[in-house]
Amino acid sequence: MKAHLTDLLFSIVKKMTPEMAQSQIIIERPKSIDHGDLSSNIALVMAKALKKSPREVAQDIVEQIPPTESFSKIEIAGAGFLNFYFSPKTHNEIINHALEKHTDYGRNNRGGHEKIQIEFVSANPTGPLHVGHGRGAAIGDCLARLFEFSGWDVTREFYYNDAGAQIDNLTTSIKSRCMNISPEDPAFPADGYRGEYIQDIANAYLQKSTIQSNSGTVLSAADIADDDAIKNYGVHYLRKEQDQDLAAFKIHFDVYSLESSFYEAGKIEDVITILKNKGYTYEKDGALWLKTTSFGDDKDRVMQKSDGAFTYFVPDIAYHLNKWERGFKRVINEQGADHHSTVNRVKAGLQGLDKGIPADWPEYVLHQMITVMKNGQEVKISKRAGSYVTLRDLIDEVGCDATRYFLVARRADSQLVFDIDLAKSQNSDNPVYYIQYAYARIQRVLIQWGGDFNSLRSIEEYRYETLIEKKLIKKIEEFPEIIETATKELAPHQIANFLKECAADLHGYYNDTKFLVDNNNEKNGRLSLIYATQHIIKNGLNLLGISAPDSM
RNA sequence: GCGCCCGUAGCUCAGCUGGAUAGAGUACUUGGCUUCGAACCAAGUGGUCAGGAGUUCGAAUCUCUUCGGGCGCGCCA
Repeated sequence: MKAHLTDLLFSIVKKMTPEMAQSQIIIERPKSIDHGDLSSNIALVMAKALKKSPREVAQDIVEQIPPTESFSKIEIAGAGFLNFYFSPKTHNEIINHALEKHTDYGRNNRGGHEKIQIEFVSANPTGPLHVGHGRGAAIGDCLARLFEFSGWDVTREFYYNDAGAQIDNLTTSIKSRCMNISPEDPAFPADGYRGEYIQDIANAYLQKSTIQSNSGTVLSAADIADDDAIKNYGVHYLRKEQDQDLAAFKIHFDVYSLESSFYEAGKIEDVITILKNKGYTYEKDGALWLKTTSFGDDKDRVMQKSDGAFTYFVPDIAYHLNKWERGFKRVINEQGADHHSTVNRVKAGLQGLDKGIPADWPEYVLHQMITVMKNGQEVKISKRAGSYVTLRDLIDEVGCDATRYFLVARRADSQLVFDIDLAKSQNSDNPVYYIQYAYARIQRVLIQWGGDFNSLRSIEEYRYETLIEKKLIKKIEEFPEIIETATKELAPHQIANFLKECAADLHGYYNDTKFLVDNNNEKNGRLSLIYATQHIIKNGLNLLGISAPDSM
């Protein structure tokens, strides 16, 4: 409908000012239904060039619009806006289109089956997942769902940093606990992890418990002297914990990539060799440096430490080269904003490899930090200090659906306050229940009606004339575009906001109008409208990974 | 000090590729169930869109600047 109107206006505008481009025709959806279903500011834009008042230009345009069945009214308003109102015929078409598409309503094929990889969570196997990881999980998974719905071939991927200094810290921490050295003890590693979960791992290790995870079975050696055995055991223990938490959050990954695998395959050395050959490295102070300043960084960075070990971003470069070689022309990395310094380094490294990788590849979605409030106080999250709000705690306390909603309903680049007491106490007052209730209410009405849902069609004999009906139809018409925009802008929170508005309109309609009336035309018209509304709520909730129960 | 993000109602947040009286939830004040589930609805109170300057027909939105908050600036990840 919007595209149709764009073409229509362009054909007229072009005659008046030939230099206008189609891209300058902007059709908006007015915030208020009082301003129509669609509107254009084109007259205001053209007024200056034509040396006429915007309202005069608007009048000229309106006079040239051929008779159309799509709009019942076209008016000039305000400073010179053109407002278009859908006709009854258009109302029918919108509703019937949504009913026909059903679970596919809103789906598009922008992606054309192209491959896209979305990497998210990627928590180090050094502790349980916390709220911050939960935010990344919710955002990343919703992005993946949006891209799938937009015709992309999506790979969800999790990258484990299972090598390097942090893992060594984990190992020494477990080892110390095995030897009954508590975190308060001066002998405990200074950079060690102090959470109680370390003791759990140590106990399991000493008791020779085996771990069964996605990646296989790991037997405990129960040998305190064997660092490699402790490391292997600890990493697998925590990976299993994380896998369970993610499963409880209804998130799955297609591919798990291990940092250690790039070491084992010699990929780190390969990257170093290429960068050396391309002349982007130099030695200083006994270390090997990468000239990241050649690619916009403010200082060069160490790649290989004086002790011979590589810094963290070198495996990252190898990993991203691997992504590129696997054929992903589009890659999105969802991470916490505390990692944003890695973005430049990885991109600099990729450019230095000179493999034809575009400078803006990969794309990043960085979510800001979460402040957790409990009992009116801020809870400081520190893995090493052992103070925690785990993702599992949240899921257990407020439920998977509500947790997902809270974590995805905000823009990624704004900090969010997660008030645990509020989320817990809200039970019946939670936005997610508000939306689910709208869905369930429709379901109850349809069941009570008892007809064949799939036979419902909007018919010409019933005209949607009330304000609330027009608002709902406008929402239905808008839904596919909301999905396109949220996908394009990598902004899943827009879906959450949209759903809340839909639910509000539906509840308003429900309270205002009785659906199961004697008049068949009225009944049919109203039921088709709420059934179509149910489709967009269901499809929208699916995109957020939130359930749509028939009754609550 | 430098870089990135943010600052909108008492609180939590939308709106930001410039548009029409700045929205929602919550809190507070009222009213609505013998009628499809009241986990709902309707009405009201509440704003110098952090401050200032600029760009223009028009700025919460773009530019500059000041102030305030978060994150980063490691041979940690």
